[in-house]
Amino acid sequence: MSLATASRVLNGSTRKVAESYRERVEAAAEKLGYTPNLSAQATARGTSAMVALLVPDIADPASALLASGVARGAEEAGVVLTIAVTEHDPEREVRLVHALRGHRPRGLILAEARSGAPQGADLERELQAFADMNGRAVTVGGEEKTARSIALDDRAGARALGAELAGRGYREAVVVAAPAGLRASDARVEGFAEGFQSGGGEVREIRRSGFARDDGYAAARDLLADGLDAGTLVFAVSDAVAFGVMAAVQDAGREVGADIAVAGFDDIPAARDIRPGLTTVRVPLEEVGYRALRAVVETDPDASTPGLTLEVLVRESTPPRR
Amino acid sequence: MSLATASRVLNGSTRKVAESYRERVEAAAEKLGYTPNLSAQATARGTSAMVALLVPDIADPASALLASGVARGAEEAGVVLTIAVTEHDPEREVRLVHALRGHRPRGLILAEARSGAPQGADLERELQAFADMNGRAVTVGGEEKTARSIALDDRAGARALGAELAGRGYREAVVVAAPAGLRASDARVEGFAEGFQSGGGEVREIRRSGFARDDGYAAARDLLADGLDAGTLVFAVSDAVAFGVMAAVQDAGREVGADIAVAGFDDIPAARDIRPGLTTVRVPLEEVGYRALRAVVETDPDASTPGLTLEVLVRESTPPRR
DNA sequence: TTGTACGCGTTATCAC
DNA sequence: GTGATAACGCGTACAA
Repeated sequence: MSLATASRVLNGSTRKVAESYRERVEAAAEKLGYTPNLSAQATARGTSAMVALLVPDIADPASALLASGVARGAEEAGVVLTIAVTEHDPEREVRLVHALRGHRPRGLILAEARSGAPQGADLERELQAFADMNGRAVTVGGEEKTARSIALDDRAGARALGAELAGRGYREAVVVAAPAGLRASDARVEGFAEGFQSGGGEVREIRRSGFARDDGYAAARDLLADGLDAGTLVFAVSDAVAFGVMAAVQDAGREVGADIAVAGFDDIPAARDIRPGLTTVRVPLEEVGYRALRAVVETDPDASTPGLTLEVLVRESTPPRR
Repeated sequence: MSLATASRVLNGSTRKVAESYRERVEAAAEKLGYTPNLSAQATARGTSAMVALLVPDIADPASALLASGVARGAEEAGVVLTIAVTEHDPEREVRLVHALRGHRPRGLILAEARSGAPQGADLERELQAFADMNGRAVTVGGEEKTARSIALDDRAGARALGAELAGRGYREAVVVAAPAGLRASDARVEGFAEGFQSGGGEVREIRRSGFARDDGYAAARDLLADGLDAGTLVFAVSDAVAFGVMAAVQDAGREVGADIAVAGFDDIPAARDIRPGLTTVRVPLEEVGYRALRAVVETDPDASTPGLTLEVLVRESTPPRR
């Protein structure tokens, strides 16, 4: 028979093909361990069954959890997932999007969105080029004009956390944040300040640090060296950083909780295992990743998204104080 | 000018092309935001600049760390990385390898190797088919005939841990392990038993559980319900599971360390942040991932690998006992 | 329903 | 050094 017939049975074309042929083709494919050459398929179709995910650091538990959700969705949708690591570097991010574009992926998921558009011009250009070849970009909480976005109200979550802790008697706080310009971090800093102040507290300082546990450790060490009053609350914009803060506090011979309170953000799995348990805001990262993937493959313009809620989780790292 | 010339400047062919042409081509490419269609490139070349990684669960810190190393190597080698999740399911693993093959990746990295070859026949067939199309497969500690392997002596590491803890006075141990048939888990169980017994200890029981933190929790809960003498050591074959064990012990009102000692394996980053600090064996997972990627792209038959060593890390979860 | 033939974007083999 | 041109493996009008 002809190649065309075989092609039709193997790639689920709308066309119908006689059962006898279909069986023979399938048997042959099975016997030969045949796999369609997806590259050739992609050149012919102009797009490939692939979705690319860009995360700042795959070793970071939050990124890993998000990636996990994306992977689940990808498996379900039958697309392969490629993951690239930006290391929080905007230039690298642009380069990666450019390179990834070469594979003509169906979609692109950007896990780390930036706020403001200063250096975002290059990215925007790449995303536009990507859109021009019918690719769909999705950002997590971003505001790119050329991309869809998974809504995530970090600001409201942080506000609720700030209010809750002010209500528990904390009056002075120090925030350990990522460098300005990142949507999630910025929103968390602002939201926390709003909530904490509304409850009568005061944010003494915003300390900039990196994104990893060790960066949090270093920041807290410096903070402690500069002198930190007992009863102060340290709010780190991510649990990973909060872990470092806790370690630094303990290494300095102070007690986390009664002496220096610590709160984080994300609720990574280890947050409940660490001692004292870390007060934080739960972000449904796995679900966020899954939805991002869905947003990529979904054909509907905008399928209804029930709305993702962030939940404040108070644990032992912030005992009531009065 | 001709397409051929443009192609030559854009893909770093060995051929030389006049400087004037080169400049014009590069300028045009830049202006148009041109990206070579890697799919077409792959069809033409017969292989793509892509490496696929299969991990059991990307949300697991150990897998994430390994993936991180692979990603670093991939970036360095200029290949894109695709990640698929097996969920520890052999059948799914085979399906994934088959599907991934469609992309004609240059290489394939299997993070979770199995011991024994009962159900490994299908996998072996896929790997053989992959090798036939000039793909290179690498397993972490595996023994597939059709794949290279990154050597990792889990057995020796576990033996050292067992000996060390027996030397610290522990006499009775319970092992919480993954289902039999997985190389890493099996090697760790056997090694630990050897070391512990050589030091005068005795392994009372080998309890099978899943791979995640919650599985460890459940296993420990059952173990405690069945009655666990004070002074018993619980060795979990991974830190993730050990975290769950610790939580269960604490939730049962017993103290980790003085009462029930706990040890793990991997030394995931959180192992030093949890309290008490978790005694474990450090596996250089990031480096393992990096090497696996190198082994895929390396042209030399077998570039010298300095040898990866596992190091016993004794922390507070296993205080001296006598 | 099935077969033919062309196109997808790129590389590689030839002549020039 | 450069330019035609035939693959690469597959999708898909279009014709049969």
